Amino acid sequence: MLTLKYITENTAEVIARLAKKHFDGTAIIAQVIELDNARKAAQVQADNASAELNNLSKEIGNLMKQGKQAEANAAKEKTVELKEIIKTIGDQQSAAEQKLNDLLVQIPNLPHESVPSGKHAEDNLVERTGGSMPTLYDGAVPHWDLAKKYDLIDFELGVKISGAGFPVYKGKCARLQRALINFFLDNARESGYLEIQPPYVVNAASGYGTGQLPDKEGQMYHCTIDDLYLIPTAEVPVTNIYRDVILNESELPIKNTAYSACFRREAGSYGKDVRGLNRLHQFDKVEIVQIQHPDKSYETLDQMVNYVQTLVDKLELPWRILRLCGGDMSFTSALTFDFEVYSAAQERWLEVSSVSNFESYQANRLKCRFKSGDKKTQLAHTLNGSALALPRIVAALLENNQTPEGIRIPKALIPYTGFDIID
RNA sequence: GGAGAGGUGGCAGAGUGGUCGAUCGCGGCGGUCUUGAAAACCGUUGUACUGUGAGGUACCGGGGGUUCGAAUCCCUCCCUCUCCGCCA
Repeated sequence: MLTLKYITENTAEVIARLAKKHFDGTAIIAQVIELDNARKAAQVQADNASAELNNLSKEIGNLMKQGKQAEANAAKEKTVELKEIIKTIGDQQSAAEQKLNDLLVQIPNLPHESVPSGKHAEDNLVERTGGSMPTLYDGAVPHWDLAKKYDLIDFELGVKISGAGFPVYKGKCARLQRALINFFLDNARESGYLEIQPPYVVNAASGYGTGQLPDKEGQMYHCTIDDLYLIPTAEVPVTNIYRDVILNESELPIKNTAYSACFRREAGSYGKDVRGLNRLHQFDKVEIVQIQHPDKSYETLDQMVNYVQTLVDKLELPWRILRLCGGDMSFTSALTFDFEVYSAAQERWLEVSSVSNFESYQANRLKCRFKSGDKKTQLAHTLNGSALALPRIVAALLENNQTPEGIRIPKALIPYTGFDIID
């Protein structure tokens, strides 16, 4: 969430910038400021009363020691009123704090100045493109047909075992996925990321820390019996490693990578978007996470985008990078670049990565801070990105590389798959 | 699942109802010494809110209670660890 300090000190600017996300902050921010003032006033009162009570208590202690029982009793009577004030004003203060927090989590992050205005996906800016468009042979088909033809993915079997959106991968496709995971992790490691194996279920505090809770509760599978959530991305457990942590400035940047299965309920999805591998309830992904000094986070964002670009290049996929417009960005992001690859038989661009700088928005919730020698502790910036999400990569690889003889594996992957064609 | 132990500052570990935000040690930071380092010695070292400031307030797992006063007593919830059982 945004810091209260920033909102109160830059009110007009905050409202103006939120407008780019099509969020009208006028009313809510007025309320925030009002509550903040009420909170401060209450605290001053309650603190003064507490200070007085503390002094009185010490006095009573001394009087009792000296055997001045009568004076001590007189002083005790004075405490009654003070305790009353502390209780009622204190309650007012915590009520204001609670409401304040409830409001703050409803305010989205401020978009970076470079974010294009716009409401929908069509308003995103194409930043750059690369790779070459494949020319498919006559009779080329979408990946769901290839999946049948080569017995690679059994969607119906997944329905039987679990439900729609839980495909069963078989044979060379299962091996291809395993190869991709290793390929992505090895690349990340070579790029300086520390590999992490995180838990796949998290508690509510972690979900809150990265912003899935409370607003996106419906997106996660919830194991109510233990009150744990299946992770929708490795970002959640990995970023939460740094919850309530004060790092030393010299430790920055933190660079972590993790493979995980990801679980998403995707309530409300339908139609061509969910066909085949395009949208699943369970999928594999390798995530990269960085925690960086505020002065360097945009430089880092560029590096992460460039890194992801090397992956799609090595996989020989046609790609484009989108700078998301204000209306299409996530609630918590300040600047997001999406990667899309072209899946030639579907004739569609598929999103395979989203790389974002959250600035201090997540860090404020997480209480992830750093401190440098003499300077004060301050909030760090957090960034993350997919590098990469598997299913749509697999879809594009299958579709783009199909030939009458079989499906060709890109050169960079062959050492990982151990085969060069699916036939 | 059964039984027991315990949750205190970065770590380790004391703590009698009052002068305890909390002993001591380690680590960290600064300094003396040294060509440099180590060692030794000296000093310093939690977080947040609040106040123009001196300062004030809160926090010893969470919440509640007793008391003039709670890290310390009571209730309750959560969590962790150990042993036994089961098990990849």
